[in-house]
Amino acid sequence: MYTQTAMINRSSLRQPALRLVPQVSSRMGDSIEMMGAVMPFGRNAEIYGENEPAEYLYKVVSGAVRTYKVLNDGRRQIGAFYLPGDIFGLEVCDEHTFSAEAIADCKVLVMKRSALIALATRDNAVAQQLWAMTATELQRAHNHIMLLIKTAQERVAGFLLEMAARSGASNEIELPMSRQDIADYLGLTIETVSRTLTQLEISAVIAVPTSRRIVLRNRAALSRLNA
Amino acid sequence: MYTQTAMINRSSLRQPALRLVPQVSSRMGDSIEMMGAVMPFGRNAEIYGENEPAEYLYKVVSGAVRTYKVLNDGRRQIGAFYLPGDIFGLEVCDEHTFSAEAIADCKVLVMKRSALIALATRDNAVAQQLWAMTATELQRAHNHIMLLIKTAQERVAGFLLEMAARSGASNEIELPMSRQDIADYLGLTIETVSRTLTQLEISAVIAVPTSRRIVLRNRAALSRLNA
DNA sequence: CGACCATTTGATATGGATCAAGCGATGTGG
DNA sequence: CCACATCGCTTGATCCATATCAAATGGTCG
Repeated sequence: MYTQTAMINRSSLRQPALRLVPQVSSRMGDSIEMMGAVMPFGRNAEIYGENEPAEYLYKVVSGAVRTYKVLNDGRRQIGAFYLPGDIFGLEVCDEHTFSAEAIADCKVLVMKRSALIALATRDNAVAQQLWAMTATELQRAHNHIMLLIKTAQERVAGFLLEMAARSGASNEIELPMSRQDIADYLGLTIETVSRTLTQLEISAVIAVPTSRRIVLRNRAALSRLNA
Repeated sequence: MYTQTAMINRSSLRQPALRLVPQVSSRMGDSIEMMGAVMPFGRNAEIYGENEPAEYLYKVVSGAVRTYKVLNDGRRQIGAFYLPGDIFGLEVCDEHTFSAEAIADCKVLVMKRSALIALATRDNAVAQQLWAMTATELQRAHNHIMLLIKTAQERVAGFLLEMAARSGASNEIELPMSRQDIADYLGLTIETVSRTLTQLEISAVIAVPTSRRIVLRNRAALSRLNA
C-alpha cells in the first residue's frame, strides 16, 4: 500500500558508536551535547522503533530524519521531519512512541538518555533544557494538528512555509523527503500533493525546477493560503 | 459559521482569587498545588485567551474545560478537553498558544506560574513534574494527530474510547461537551458526528439514552474501529 | 540502452461537507 | 398551565474535494 522501506541490516547500523566527539561546550546550555558519538545512517535505515526502550537522545548533524507510526491497516503517519540541528527521540517515559528512520544518508549525534537525566537532577540548566525540548516538540505537534484540519492547498502551503522557515530564510527549498513522505506528513495522498504543487506552480506561487527543489515566488500568496 | 459563544463579563470572572487553599501536600511531588486559589467559571466563560501572557497554571477541580484556536476564517479547532484532575495552561514560553473556556460551570485551581518556575529551580522534584506535565500534553497531541488522519467512524470511536478511559473505566460516559465541541475536536462537522453516533447505535456498538450520555455496548467493536 | 523508481497526469468514485428541514427538550411569558 | 420561542440535535438531499484506480512521463543507475 505504501512505498516499501528498504530493509537494512540493523545491528550493523545501530550498535557501533563510531567516533567520539571531543568537543567541550562553551555555554553551559550546551552541556547536553558534551558526551555523545556521531553515527551514520543510510537512506531508509531505522534509527529506532516504536515501543523500543528509549535509551538515547539524538541530534541531526547532517541529512534528515522522519518519525512515524503505522496503523494496523498500513496507513502511515509521519510525526515530524528533523533537519540538521534538530533534536529528536526525547521521551519522558522509557519507550519511544514513534519510529525513526533516516530520510537520506545522514549523521546523527547520539547521547545516552540516562546520563542526561542524571545530569539534569544535579544541573538545573540541563533540566530546563530537557523541558524546553519537550515544549518545542509540543509546539510542533500543535502546529501539525492545525495543519491537519485544513484543505489540501492550505496544508501544502503551510508545509512549504514551515520548510522554508527551517532551512534558512531563503526562497529556495531543498526537500530531503519524497512526495510520499510529504503526503504521509500532511494526511493526503501522493497524487493530491503532486497536483497541488502543480497548481501552485501554474498560479505562479512557486516554481519547481526539479521535484526536490522548490522556489517560493509569492510568499504573500502562500501565507494567505496558510489561513 | 459556528455556534456563538455566550459572552460573559470577563473582569468579574477572572480577577478575584476566591478562596485560598490551605492544603499542605503530603508527598513532595504535590508541592505544585500548595499555593493556589480555586476560582469558579460559568459555562462558556473565557479562562484565558490565545497570546495572552501565561501567568497562571490551572487544574480542573470540577466541570470541564476546552482549549482551542480559531483560524482567520472562523474554523475552530479544539486542542483538548480537560476533566477534573487535569492540568492545563502550562506554557514554557510566556504566552498562551491556545484559548481556554469553561465547557460547563466549573471550579479551577489557579497557581502562579512564576512561583512554580522559581520553585522548580530549587526543587528538582518540581522541575521533573513540570516536565512530565508537558510530556503528557505532548502525548495527548500525538494521539490527536493520529485521530485526525482517520475516517469519521474511527475518529468518533477513538474519541469515545478516550473519554471512557478518562472518566472512570465504566461503560457509561457522561459527555460534558456539545456535539459542536466534539466536531471541532475531531475535525468533522456536527452533522457527521451525529450521523456517526446514530450509525454506531444502530449497529448496537453504543447506546445513546440521552444526547449527553453514551453507553459502550461493544468495546471490542469500538477498538476495532479505532484502527 | 533498458530497467526501475519517483512523479505527474487523467478518469472516476466516494466520504464527508453543505444546505435545508424537522424534532424534542427546556424555558419564558401570558 | 399552556402556547410558543429557542436551542441543541438529528435526519434528508445534494455537492464537491480528495481518494482511488490507471496510465504516461521522466530521471537515475547499471
